[in-house]
Amino acid sequence: MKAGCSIVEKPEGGGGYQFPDWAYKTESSPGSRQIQLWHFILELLQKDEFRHVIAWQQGEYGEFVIKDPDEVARLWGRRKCKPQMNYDKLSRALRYYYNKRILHKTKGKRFTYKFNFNKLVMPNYPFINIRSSAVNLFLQTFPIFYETTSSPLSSECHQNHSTLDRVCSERPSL
DNA sequence: TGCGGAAGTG
DNA sequence: CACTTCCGCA
Repeated sequence: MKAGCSIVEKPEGGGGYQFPDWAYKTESSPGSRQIQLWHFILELLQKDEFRHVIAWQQGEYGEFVIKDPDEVARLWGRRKCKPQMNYDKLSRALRYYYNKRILHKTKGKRFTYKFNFNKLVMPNYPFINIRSSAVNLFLQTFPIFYETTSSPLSSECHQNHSTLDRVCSERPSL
């Protein structure tokens, strides 16, 4: 028996939302998709009960510290039904994000990584308009990202629609 | 601690 | 494709 290992996990409903729907699935392949590691990290980061396990680094926007690597690995392993998961393996997965430009390491600071959130939202979800719906909901949920997304993005996308279209339709090999 | 190659999985 | 597993190297 694999207790607590369902195939797809939607955040338990109730009062508040957890995360916009579009963040859980890739544009193609509707319905069920396995959770991505960066979704999971974001999910933990969002919840107060994991404050002592993983948390945002105040000061540097998008930067987070894994305070308890073993626990994060354990939780990740439980979610993916991979009981043998450990921080060594999890961190390898995080390192693959460097080339994908989703994350990078904050050198010198132990267990500290930083989201390249501006490079994350737009290439992955080009249908999102900066000024509307889903992304606004997202930015309300994670005001921390407003800083990182707005500045580098507006410098690229601010000018006119064609620029925006070009930048946002550029879909690197993600 | 952190890195990245290499092979393997579903 | 997004990891997982394993490992030698620094």
